Amino acid sequence: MGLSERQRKMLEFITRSSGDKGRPPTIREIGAHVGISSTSVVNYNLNVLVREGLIARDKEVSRGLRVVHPGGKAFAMASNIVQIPLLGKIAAGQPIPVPDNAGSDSEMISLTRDIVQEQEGLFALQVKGDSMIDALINDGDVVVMKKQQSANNGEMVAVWLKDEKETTLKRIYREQKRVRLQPMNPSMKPIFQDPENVEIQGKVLLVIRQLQKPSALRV
Amino acid sequence: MGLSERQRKMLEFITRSSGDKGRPPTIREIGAHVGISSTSVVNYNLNVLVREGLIARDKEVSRGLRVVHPGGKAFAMASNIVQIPLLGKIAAGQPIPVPDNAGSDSEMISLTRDIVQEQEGLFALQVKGDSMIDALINDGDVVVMKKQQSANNGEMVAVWLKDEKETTLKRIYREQKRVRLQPMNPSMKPIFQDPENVEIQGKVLLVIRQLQKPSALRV
DNA sequence: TTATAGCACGAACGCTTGTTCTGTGTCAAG
DNA sequence: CTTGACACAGAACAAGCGTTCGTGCTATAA
Repeated sequence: MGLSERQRKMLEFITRSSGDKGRPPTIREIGAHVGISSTSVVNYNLNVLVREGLIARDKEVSRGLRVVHPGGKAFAMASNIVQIPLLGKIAAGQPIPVPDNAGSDSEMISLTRDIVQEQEGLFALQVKGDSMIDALINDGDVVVMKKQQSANNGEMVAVWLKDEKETTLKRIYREQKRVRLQPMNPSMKPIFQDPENVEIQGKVLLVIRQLQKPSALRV
Repeated sequence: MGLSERQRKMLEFITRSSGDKGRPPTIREIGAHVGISSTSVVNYNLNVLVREGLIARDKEVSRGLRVVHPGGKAFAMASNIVQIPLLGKIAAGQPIPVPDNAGSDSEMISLTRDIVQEQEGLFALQVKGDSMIDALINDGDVVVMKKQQSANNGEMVAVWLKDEKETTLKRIYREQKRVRLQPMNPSMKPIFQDPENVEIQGKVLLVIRQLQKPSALRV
């Protein structure tokens, strides 16, 4: 019953390999990963895993391994993906594109549910320009938002300032007769606005910054 | 553009094989199934499918095929998830925790492959404190990095400054006799270092900021 | 016509990979 | 002490497998 440390490592590697790379590992790949120089030892331990009913093997077939209980992980993950439409660019001088609920053929980004808990009314925008740098958001960053017209104190929201004709991302605090918009960067000072002038567009849930290939955000 | 009858059969077979049997087929298996006797013909048509963006191939690896858009959503996603170990916190005054390759029971975050293209040697760290704010990275942000000791000019890297005993995230530029470390925030000035003093820990691929539940990053 | 590109075939090369065989060391039961 | 199950290492073999090369066919453009 007791799996050795080696065997547990092997099983974990096989599971991960099958999931990530889309194909089971070879005997030698397993050996290299868990630190076994001899293929026969890997083979031996694989047979142990078979006897324990954890994996199945196809004889004389390369990568002839299958995890019997992909059980929780792989499958659970499949249903744990949220697709979010990437509606377009957002810049300081423009209103936020409306998340048209018929949103269909726009680009989508996929995130797992451990990153975004909510699911309804989500949309994403790519920030254009440096205008949101005081919110620690850079040119090219992607912000994931939830559409809503109100917000709790302290939440990060996208607001449209009517007079200024400007979109900005700030933490919002309602005070006596005014609204305080606090930049995320603690070294910067808040601005104060008449409640009539601020129009909440949505709550910011997530900021994603890709540094490698700034334009490779497509699915 | 137009896929030939053969190519459509091949793609369908690859998809089904990856799903049913849990592993992609070999070139000869494909050939046998669609009635091609020559492996080079299969190889040729596989490259067509690659050019069409329908599959991906790993060179010189048996069964090195992956269906990029395997029709059925659930499956596509299941094999399109990358798990990245969240190794711990990172602060300015501490070295980066070493991604021990035996990394097993640490916390994991899941990302889809359209967010992170690479998958080898990845690890994630949660930033503690405001020390990286000049890199537009806030307290609580998660950075996804790829372990490596070198970097190209302009890449965002985590470096350990030996004398200062300090970790910092900057864009790196090698100049004549010195290394320029450029903060991401364009309004901040670069610092210059002796090459001997900088030790590259890894390349930053991704920054994720969760604004809703800063502590709810678990899987 | 020639030239070019797309598609296909067969064969050969060489690395990959599963399998098997021999041998070593440990440990508990007899 | 001997025996045998168990875990492991190393080497060698044979089949599996991706790659490449030379060749031929067809259709379209020059």
